[in-house]
Amino acid sequence: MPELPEVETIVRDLREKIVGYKIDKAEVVEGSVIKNSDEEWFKSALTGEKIADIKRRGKYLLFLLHSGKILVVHLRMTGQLVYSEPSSPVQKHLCLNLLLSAAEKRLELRYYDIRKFGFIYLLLPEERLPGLEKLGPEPFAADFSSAYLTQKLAKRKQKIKALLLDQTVIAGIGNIYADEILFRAGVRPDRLSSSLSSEEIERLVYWTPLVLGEAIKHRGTTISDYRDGLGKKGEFQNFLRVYGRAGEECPVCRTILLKDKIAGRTSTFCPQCQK
DNA sequence: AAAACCGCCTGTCGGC
DNA sequence: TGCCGACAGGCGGTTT
Repeated sequence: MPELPEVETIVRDLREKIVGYKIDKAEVVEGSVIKNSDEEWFKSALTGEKIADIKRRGKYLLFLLHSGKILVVHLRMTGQLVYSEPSSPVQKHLCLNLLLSAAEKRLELRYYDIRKFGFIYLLLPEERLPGLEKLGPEPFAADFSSAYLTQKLAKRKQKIKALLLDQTVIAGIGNIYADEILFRAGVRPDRLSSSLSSEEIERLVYWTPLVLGEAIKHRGTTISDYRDGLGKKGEFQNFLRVYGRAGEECPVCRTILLKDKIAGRTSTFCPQCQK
């Protein structure tokens, strides 16, 4: 499932391939993924636009268009955005296909989504999207600091894992990286956030960008559906310490890793290394 | 205000 | 072998 490292990988892949290209045609196959606008308006408003840049905010992809409009894509669980040669056959579950061109070169940007949980918005230049506006700091930014996290965690009555997954606290973390970050920081996922010591909070602030950065370096985690901007799998699944490894030995102390439902999500942790 | 819960979807897997 | 329920998990919306 695409979290920050997976979305960042896709953004980097696509930025290299399609910035500067013009949208000749938008083919909507599954209209339900287009959220804020009529399908016909969506198609005509995109036609003729040029892609000026591609950015990421949390788990959102932002396609900045020359007119100032922004095409916002969230992949949720099973969304895929794949750069394709026009001659390559489309796969199952195609929802949207953007036909692009620059000079003589033609290519296609295809949005696939098995479960159709993902969504797409086309925002006008001054238009805002609530989910995007409410996002907390980026894990790599200076405003994600011990001081910030301390004041955020203190006044909440939830387990630390729930807060790491809360996009208004910190943007971009999902279930896989929440488990990995908590393991590296040595904090049990079921600890109440207000019970963390300043040292434990500092360890979270330290390990969060480190774990996410390592995952970006390995082009993301493919458990089942995730693919990068070129349709290829990531490699970070080979480096996961705890996620999906319940019943196996802890890579550090060899204690058997435990599985529990925390904050509504399956969570794996080491009862020895994580306090 | 914050926390808890539900609905959205399809593919896969384990149990009988 | 085949069917069926459980599960995967992010976010918006609703309820508590």
